[in-house]
Amino acid sequence: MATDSTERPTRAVPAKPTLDGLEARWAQEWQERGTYSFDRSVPRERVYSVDTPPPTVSGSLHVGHVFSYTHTDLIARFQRMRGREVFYPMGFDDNGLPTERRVQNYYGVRCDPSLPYDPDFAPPAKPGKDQVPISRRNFVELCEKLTIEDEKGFEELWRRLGVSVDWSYTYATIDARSRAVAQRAFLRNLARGEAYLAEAPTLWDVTFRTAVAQAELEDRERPGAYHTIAFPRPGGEPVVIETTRPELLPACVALVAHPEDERYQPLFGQTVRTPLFDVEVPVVAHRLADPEKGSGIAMICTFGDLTDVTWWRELRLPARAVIGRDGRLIAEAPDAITSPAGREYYAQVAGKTIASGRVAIVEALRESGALLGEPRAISHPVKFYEKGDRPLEIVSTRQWYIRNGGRDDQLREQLRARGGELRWHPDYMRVRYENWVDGLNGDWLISRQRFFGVPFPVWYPLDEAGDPRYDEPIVAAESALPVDPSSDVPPGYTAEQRGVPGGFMADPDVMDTWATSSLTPLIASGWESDDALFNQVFPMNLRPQAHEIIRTWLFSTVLRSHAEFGALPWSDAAISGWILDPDRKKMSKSKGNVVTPMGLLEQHGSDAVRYWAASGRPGTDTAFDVGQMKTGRRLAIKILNASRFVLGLAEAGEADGAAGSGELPAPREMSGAGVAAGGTPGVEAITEALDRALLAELAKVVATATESFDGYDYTRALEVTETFFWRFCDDYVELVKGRAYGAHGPAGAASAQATLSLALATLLTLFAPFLPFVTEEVWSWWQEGSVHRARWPEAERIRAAAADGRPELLDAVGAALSAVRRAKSEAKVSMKAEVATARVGGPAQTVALVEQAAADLRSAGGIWELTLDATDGELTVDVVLVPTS
RNA sequence: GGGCGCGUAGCUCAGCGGGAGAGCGCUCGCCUUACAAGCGAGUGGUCGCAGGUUCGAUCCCUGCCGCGCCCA
Repeated sequence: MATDSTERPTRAVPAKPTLDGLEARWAQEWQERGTYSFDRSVPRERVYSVDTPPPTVSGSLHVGHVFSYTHTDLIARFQRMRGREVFYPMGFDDNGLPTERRVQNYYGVRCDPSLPYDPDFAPPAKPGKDQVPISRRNFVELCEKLTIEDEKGFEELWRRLGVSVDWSYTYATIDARSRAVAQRAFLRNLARGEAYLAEAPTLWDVTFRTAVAQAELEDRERPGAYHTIAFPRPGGEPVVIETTRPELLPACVALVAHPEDERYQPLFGQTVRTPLFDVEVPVVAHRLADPEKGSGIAMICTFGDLTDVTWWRELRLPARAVIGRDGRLIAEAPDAITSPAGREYYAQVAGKTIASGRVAIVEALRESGALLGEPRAISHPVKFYEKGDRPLEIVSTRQWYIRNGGRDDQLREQLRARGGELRWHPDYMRVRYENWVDGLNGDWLISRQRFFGVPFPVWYPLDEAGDPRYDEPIVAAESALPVDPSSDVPPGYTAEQRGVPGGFMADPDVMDTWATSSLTPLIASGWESDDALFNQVFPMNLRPQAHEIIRTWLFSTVLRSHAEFGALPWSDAAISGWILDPDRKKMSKSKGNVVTPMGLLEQHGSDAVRYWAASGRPGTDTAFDVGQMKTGRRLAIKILNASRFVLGLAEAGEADGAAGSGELPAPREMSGAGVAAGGTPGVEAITEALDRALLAELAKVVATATESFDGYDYTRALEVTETFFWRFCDDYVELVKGRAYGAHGPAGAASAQATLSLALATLLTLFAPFLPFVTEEVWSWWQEGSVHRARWPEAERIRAAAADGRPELLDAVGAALSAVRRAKSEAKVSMKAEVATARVGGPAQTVALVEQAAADLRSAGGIWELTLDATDGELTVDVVLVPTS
């Protein structure tokens, strides 16, 4: 265990303890004292490492951050106290489109990757009307500059929340280290044949003008219409198809029906002609044609949707693209359209948007008589880029791919098996992963036609005509990473050869952000840059994350690690749920902004907010509940007050020398570093049956809390601790108060004080992961060092201190005390009111237990005469109050 | 359409084969020297619906209904 042994005077117990100001004070002390610093000298088996999710810095802070990051911190703090050296870095995700757009607007610049780097570039003081074109490297530098500000806001929040990260290991997904890791991993994929460049039909967002991957898709229900169109057939009846995309008619390459569809059997092998454009196309058979859908026969266009792509590929049909990268019908008619009338029709729609092209073609079809009836409105799912607002098109482009099992059943099975090796919390989240792997239908498209991102460390030679040789990419040397191919020159070339015949050109694309985020365990661990660290922390122990990105972040991270190491990147994944509105909806951004996370922490206190967050079990969505925060705050205050009482007794004991002697007190034994307050007697003084019973119960609580935490069930750990704590306060403390003050002599007082002291120290350590501020505050009143570096309590040691103590004693006396209180409550008198006689009856065993604490019960109940009799039936207490005068 | 999860006290949630629980709320009471931002006592539920297995089901099985999510 490390470092935290700074000498600091033990402070006295304050007369009026308060929660106010604890966050600011302790956050600073923890930083100054290096309480959460990772010790690089400990052996790997003692390390617990966390692959922290890097939050998107250009996005807003919201309550969900507080919620899920608290969960991870609970685990980290528990592991640290158990003696693991916790590697808990923070990352920031500033790589990608959101940052790109922010920088453009903020500085008034735009990225032009064809420009060379200008080391002296300074952005305009005020953004001008026209955006200044700058090189990618300059653009990236501005992105880095701006995101630093955003990161400060996050860091401030995390510190105030008490997240126990070691800030010296912070990374950003666009920083040089991350770029180098992303490029290195890509080069390794390329060398092993796992990455490849291919020209293929690609899902394309026409707004952002970039390719997107399967993982970034979502289906949205949109209105559409079935158009019934007749295809003339030479020497036969026309063939009638239905389509929602009549504008793709010029791209039609075939009609398709199911091979067993009897209606169309005679047509297979025949040809028809497209209306308007008069192109001869075959009628083909394929199992994916749905006889139930429309007329059962469909037109295949290259490319209307993913099924078209499958048909095109499997049936070896020609490509006849009409949609361009800008989402408009391309200028030139496909070569297949040869008739003058067909070319004339096409010329009328060339350059139109998809929507207006559709209107024009439908009108032409109607006039020609090929449109049968009128379009029938329907609602159907349409594929969108998750960040886009126009339907995706399919465009044939050259892109980089990483093999992910979508086209390779053996790899798919291996990746599925990796998901089986991972320990999921909760376990059922594994199914999401398996569903995703099973549903993959292609390799992972990782290139994006954007600017702010990690560039591919690749150039292409230009031939004598100045055309790139894509089949002979020039790769960067690993030692040169990170590179920017638009500024850096490939090995064996000079800068003057850029863009000239016989020279080279840079790959213009950047990687998908997930291609970098999928490497966070490697980035954080110092892969290939800090071997000692890497060997100490990788593979990591924990990946905490939300469930909606299992298909993206979790899967892609497993994929990269599988490729590079043939192993999982971590042993455990903890999946947090969402925060729900009171109306059971996912907490929306607008509502999240009404209650800012910092405002929440200021209003309720960090411990209180953490208490609420801890009520959300892994995988379980949790209601935003201010009531829980108030309860948490009350708990924290109660801890302050109860501690003040217990430690006040010790101070009193020290002052008058009534109790205790030289033996070392329990808390010191447990903390391994602390020095307890002066007057507290040691565990050997614990002789009273009630005291031993309390500790026996406490030992059970420690065992349950530890076991729960080991299973990532922090909620239960808190629950059992809290339940015990209230019982400790309400029953035990009240029962022994008189004795602890010395009412029954020094031995009894010493026994009570030693028990109170041991119980308090244990409770503080049990609460420490949840309520780091109040527990540290109280710890500082009487202990050396940080409670967060104290040893997690061991049930066996407490059980040993309990000796022959029996938890049932606490139950029995508690029940008797409760009965006395009930009598007073029903008589509407003060709890201080005295009791003339109290007769306890019940099973002999129970009565015998109560008898062992009879003096404490008399004292706590204000009972003059207590009688105990074994009787039949349940425990009963007959109470006769002293009449009030 | 396929899959997963959830439906338990007014609210938020535990429990998951043999006594239906906690916190908050509500009601009543108590200035008890750690705490009135407190303490004590009490109120409150045919455990979504219908079948089945079992000596016995909130808990296991089947089917519905409702809510949420993931994937098509």
